[in-house]
Amino acid sequence: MRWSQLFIPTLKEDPAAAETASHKLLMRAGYIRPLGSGIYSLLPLAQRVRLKVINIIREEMNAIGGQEFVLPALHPTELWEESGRLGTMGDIMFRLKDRKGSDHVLGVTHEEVFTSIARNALNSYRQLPQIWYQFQTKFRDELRPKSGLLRVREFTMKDSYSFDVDSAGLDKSFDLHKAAYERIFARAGLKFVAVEASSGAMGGSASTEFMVLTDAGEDMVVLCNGCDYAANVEKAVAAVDEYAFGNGQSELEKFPTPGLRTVEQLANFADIGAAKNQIKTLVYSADDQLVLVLLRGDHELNTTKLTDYLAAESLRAADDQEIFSAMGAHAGSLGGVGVKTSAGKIKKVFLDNALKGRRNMVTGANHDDFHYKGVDIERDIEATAWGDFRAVKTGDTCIKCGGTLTIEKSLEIGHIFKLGTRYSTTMDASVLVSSGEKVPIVMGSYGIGVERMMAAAVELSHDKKGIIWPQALSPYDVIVNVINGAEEEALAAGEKLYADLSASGIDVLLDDRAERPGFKFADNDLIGVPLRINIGKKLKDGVVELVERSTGANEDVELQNVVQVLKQKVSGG
RNA sequence: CGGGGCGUAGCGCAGCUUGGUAGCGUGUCCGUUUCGGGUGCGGAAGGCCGGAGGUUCAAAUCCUCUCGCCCCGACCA
Repeated sequence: MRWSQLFIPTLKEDPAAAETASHKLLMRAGYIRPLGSGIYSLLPLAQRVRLKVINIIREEMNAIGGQEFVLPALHPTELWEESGRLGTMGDIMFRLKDRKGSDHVLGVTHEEVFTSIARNALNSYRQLPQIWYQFQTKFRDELRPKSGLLRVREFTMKDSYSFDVDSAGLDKSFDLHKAAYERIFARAGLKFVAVEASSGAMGGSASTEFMVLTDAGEDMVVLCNGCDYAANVEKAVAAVDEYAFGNGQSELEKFPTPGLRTVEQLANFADIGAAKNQIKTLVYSADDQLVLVLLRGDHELNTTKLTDYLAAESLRAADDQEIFSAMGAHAGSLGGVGVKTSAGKIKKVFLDNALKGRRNMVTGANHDDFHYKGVDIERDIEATAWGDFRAVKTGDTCIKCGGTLTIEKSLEIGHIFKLGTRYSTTMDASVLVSSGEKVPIVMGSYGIGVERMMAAAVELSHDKKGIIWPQALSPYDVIVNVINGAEEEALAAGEKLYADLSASGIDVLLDDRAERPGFKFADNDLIGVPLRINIGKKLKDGVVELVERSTGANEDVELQNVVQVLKQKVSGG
């Protein structure tokens, strides 16, 4: 296409509302325009990138036997009542009524719709496995849309679903997807890590997230410096470090601690109270039931782990009143010693694994301004269950190799789940197996955010001048810039090159504008096409320049060789 | 939903404290000039000052309400 005829509304200055690099640059370079909070129009350049992303995904999905569907975005509410997710996801769903007053929702994801098809049409194990996918607009009424395309209320998702007879089949479908996702992101030129993740509201047993490491993301991932261990902080586990017990007595003894309310204050009060020798006591309300969570004094609770462990629909910290009425003391003097789950308002007491076998610990006495020392956890505290509830922090020890863990900010671009029979059971999707028995279909669910992938690519690859697209995602393979767009000979050469390149399957953007060179270079750099041919003064010698956007490297190429050189660059790059 | 910030020309902003004819930069249009990193000069068009109500002789400016956008937090695939 000729730039002079294209709609590429570039901006000289950063838009005031934009904060993150991808937001600023996609706006400035004329890719997107906002329509409302978290709602964006994709302009022609963005649509070209979007289609490149979609085509890569489509090829890889087809390669693992995926079959493309298009399902409705508008769903009758009953479908979501049936799966039970109207309650868990209701807040994030856009809801509307039709003219007859029937309730509908806009789909946030499509487990329900695909399952409703599967339950009618899949009846025999002979029909399995199946992998079904689509590219569809998802609507999510986000609490806070932000960062341009990174967190929006309407976006395209590639979602796929696998249907298998048993969990071995699911494992296979899951692994196929994992491999496909790795190829997709690699082909798209995105540097990513696959991490263990929490399944959250999706339900199911296992999940892997595909993350891009960038400060523009909202997730935290834990990475090991010694091995390939990688997990979302929501899920990450660290080894328990060994250290000597406190030197205090082993007899339980109540002692006054006037005004001491925090672990830190207590640690300064006496040697015995060092943070790791204390027990931190937290009260939570899980689905309206009060539970106690005990952690080592220097550890923090990971609420996702607790929610997942309890399979709770809601979890929140108890308020002051609830705490006092259940424990008889205020936060700061709480402890697990003497708490009877059979009698009081506390129904369960969970202990973090890091407390296992600890003696000579200090904890609150459930009496304001008093603590216990000499606490022997196994002896003095009644545990409902032990588990891993603590949040991993930078510097912790890797459970796999003993290396050191670090926490990095990251952006989720894909997520794959083993759903199991969560949906097939509640929605009654089953098949007959060879024995004649009816078994629920074992499902998996797999998503990639298409526009988020675009934005992630920009976050990872840009400079002061603008975007630098990976070759595979760039809206055009190359820009042919006729530097003096007013000069007929140069323009004619540009047109010929444009035709030749196009004929050999290369997407060319011909910058034929009669603007000043500096102006055009700045625009060229901004939109981020990775390769550029400059047709300038050397044209009279039959030579043009090939410029690499990323490095600025500049080489002369004989006009007659350009097609060949570019073909190699485009396919090889 | 809590906290903070912002709505004035296509975009970026000033003006508001102390009410009195709405400005600057950039972009756009016309002319001219220039032609390898956002040219120089001359001219022009373009604003319901987010919306509603109030105070006042007079409101972009003061007061009340409201709508929208951005950031932080809570939350979330």
